[in-house]
Amino acid sequence: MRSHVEPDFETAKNVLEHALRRRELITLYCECMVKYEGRAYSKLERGERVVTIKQDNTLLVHKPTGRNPINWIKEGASIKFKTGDALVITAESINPREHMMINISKVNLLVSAELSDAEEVSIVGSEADMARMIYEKPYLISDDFKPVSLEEQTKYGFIDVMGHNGKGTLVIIECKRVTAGLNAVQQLRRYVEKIKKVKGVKKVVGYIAAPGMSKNAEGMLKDWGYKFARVEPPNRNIVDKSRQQKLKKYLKSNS
Amino acid sequence: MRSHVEPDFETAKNVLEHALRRRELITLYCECMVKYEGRAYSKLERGERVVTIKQDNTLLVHKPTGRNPINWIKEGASIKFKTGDALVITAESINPREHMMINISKVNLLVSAELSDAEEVSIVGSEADMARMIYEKPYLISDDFKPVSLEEQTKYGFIDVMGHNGKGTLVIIECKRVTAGLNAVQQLRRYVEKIKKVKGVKKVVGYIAAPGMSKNAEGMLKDWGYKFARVEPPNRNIVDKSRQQKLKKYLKSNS
DNA sequence: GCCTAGGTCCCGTAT
DNA sequence: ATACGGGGCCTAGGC
Repeated sequence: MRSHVEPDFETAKNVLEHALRRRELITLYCECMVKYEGRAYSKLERGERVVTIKQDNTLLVHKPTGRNPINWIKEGASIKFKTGDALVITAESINPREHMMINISKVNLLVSAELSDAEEVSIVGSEADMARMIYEKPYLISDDFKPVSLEEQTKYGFIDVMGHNGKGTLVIIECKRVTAGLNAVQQLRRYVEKIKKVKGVKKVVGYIAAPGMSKNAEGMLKDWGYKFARVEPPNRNIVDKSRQQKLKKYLKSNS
Repeated sequence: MRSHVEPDFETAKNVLEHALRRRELITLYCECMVKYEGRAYSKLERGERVVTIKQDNTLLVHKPTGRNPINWIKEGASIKFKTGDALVITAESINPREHMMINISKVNLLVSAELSDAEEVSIVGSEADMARMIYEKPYLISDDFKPVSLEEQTKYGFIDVMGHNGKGTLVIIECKRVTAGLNAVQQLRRYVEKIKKVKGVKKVVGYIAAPGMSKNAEGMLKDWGYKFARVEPPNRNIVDKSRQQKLKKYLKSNS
């Protein structure tokens, strides 16, 4: 754990190089200007930001607000430091071919440490979980649905749940964990058309399984003769509702 | 600029509350466990991470590697701190309704500062820039293309560039700044079909303008009778190529 | 508020 | 390597 308050450029450069070599996670509070070129070109004029260099050489520039970095280079970049009138960080990557330059006019704080974290996050509530739920509870779609395959890469495309209706008609289901839009219907359409063509059958039943659909998507669904089954993704919004009511009031009174 | 190395929980809580009230940007190097529930449910077991609270109450948990936060709550959350066996941070938001809990067993470092940054990033090379370029240089599509409208929300959909061929036939163009896939073709198809229906015309020329197309997308494009125009987005990949060759060698020799 | 579509999307997975 | 699709996507722009 190293912490340097307002180091001069030369000190900062030495500390940064040392930390980078030891694969430490670096955080820099600084005043900087950023240029990026690669998949696009961008320029960010001077301002105070937080620059992070992660242990895989991911480089992030964060503004004081917002979820996403305003500038970044993905893992595996080649990172270098120079001093002069300013402290300059350059990051370069191939694939995608891109380059970033951070011109730092003032280092307010520089900290670094090696973090140890072997854990992976476990998430419940994905589209895959939803498909699994439907596979196990086919009545969520209809009384006669008999699922056969799950999340399978077929030559017709990647189909969430596939089965039949007990009378020889194929049924395919496209799941969406949120309101289904035009895209979802077109995805379904692509799979249905392809399967019809390849199998040489006339009728295939297509379903969108989702908590809801947009109005236009619903129209398109009807135009193409597909069906909708209202299905909530598993484990969504289990946040206590009464607590949320209180929060709503609290945020209102504090705004 | 405040910096605290290995503060006890009570100190950390006081500093955090003070910093939060003053809308400072907070960075915490710590050992923690994270639970999230809302749009899904997730759990992340104990490990060393960096927790960031931004000046708009965005909350980020970063692992030592990777571009994206492993857990987060978007801006405007209600954030609270508690102490006991651990230092516990809770964040709660409505819309989307979600809740996060960070159980911190060790605080390695706590820093905070108020950042001032009024600048917005300027980016060149977006799809909109590409559409504008085509509008100004219609010969990039074909010799007879006459553009009329640009990036317009029509009742047929949001159409990048629309025009005609000088002989009364409508031409619509869907731009993609990267290799166009199946989705792009289906988007184009949606617009063309809609415009045919609403205008009651038989022929509308549809173009994909992109640096390239995937094989399947190309097949679908032909099936539907649309066309492809190879167009590079403006200001892409201006990174020096010779420098990149050197970098390639360097990264190879260091791996 | 919903809907639509882009993004320097990122990211995993399958071919 | 490319390609395809999900994501707790995020974010901006219309309506």
